[in-house]
Amino acid sequence: MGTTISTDLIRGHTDTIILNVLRQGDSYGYEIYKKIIALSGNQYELKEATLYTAFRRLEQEECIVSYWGDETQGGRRKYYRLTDKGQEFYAQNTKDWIFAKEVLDKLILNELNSDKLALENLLEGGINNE
Amino acid sequence: MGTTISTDLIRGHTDTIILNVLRQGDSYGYEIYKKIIALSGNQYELKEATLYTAFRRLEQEECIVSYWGDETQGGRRKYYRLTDKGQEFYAQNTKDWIFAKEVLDKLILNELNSDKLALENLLEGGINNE
DNA sequence: CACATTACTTTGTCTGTCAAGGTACTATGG
DNA sequence: CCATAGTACCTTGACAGACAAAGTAATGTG
Repeated sequence: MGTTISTDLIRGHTDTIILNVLRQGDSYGYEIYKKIIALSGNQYELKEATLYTAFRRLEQEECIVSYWGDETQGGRRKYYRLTDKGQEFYAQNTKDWIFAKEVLDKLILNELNSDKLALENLLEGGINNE
Repeated sequence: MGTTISTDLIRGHTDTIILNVLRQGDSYGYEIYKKIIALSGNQYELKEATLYTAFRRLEQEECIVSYWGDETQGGRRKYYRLTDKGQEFYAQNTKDWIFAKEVLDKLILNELNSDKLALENLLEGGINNE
């Protein structure tokens, strides 16, 4: 392969990724772990240690709250719920990501916004379906 | 503003950014510093300490080589030149960035590739200029 | 009955960024 | 003539996030 997502490229995004999963509804650690792998199309695994570290951080910042599930049988599950503050934090982080993408495209690829480029290519060259 | 590029969002990209500047030709520390600010459209400043740390790292990995300029008057300047290895490293890093962008768009925005989306919108809704 | 899976968690290490501090020279306005 | 800003280089130490490694404990399966 050769093309992977390094630790450094993911850094600073884990909180946002977790909050995004919780926007779909309450969930617990191990399920969130699996959902992230699935969401990425099996391209990325957020390690468990990273995940639980992030839970502590997000709880402390009141972006999420936790409660134990009432599983009578089987192992206990700790559920997490997105708070209003967490929702706001997510919204701001998505804006930051979109902004960072544009700036990094300039700095790495000397590119304008990729959407704009796609548009320009279309308007100049007409629509070619593959 | 509120929308800025945090340390964590840039982490892992500084080497690539520097190598990209050097693709345009040899340059020295302070000039590279200024060029990066300009390239970003004054949206991002790569701090000098970070820059010089990166130079040491990139030299050690043989991605760049350095030599003193022959300024007879004025302060001395240390120039950096991109090596073949550095060029390869840059090429791989851009692939990684493009890949990471796609995966992160899925994980943060639940989105497919933004280019694909732009295309889909166009094909469905027709071309609306602004 | 061993092994995989579910489910939770902590500790210590590593690495990149950058604030803070430093040196030295040049140009400019008061 | 001197203070200040700008050019140009550099190092050290602090900090924070990711994660390997290690652990607990239950359930399911071959």
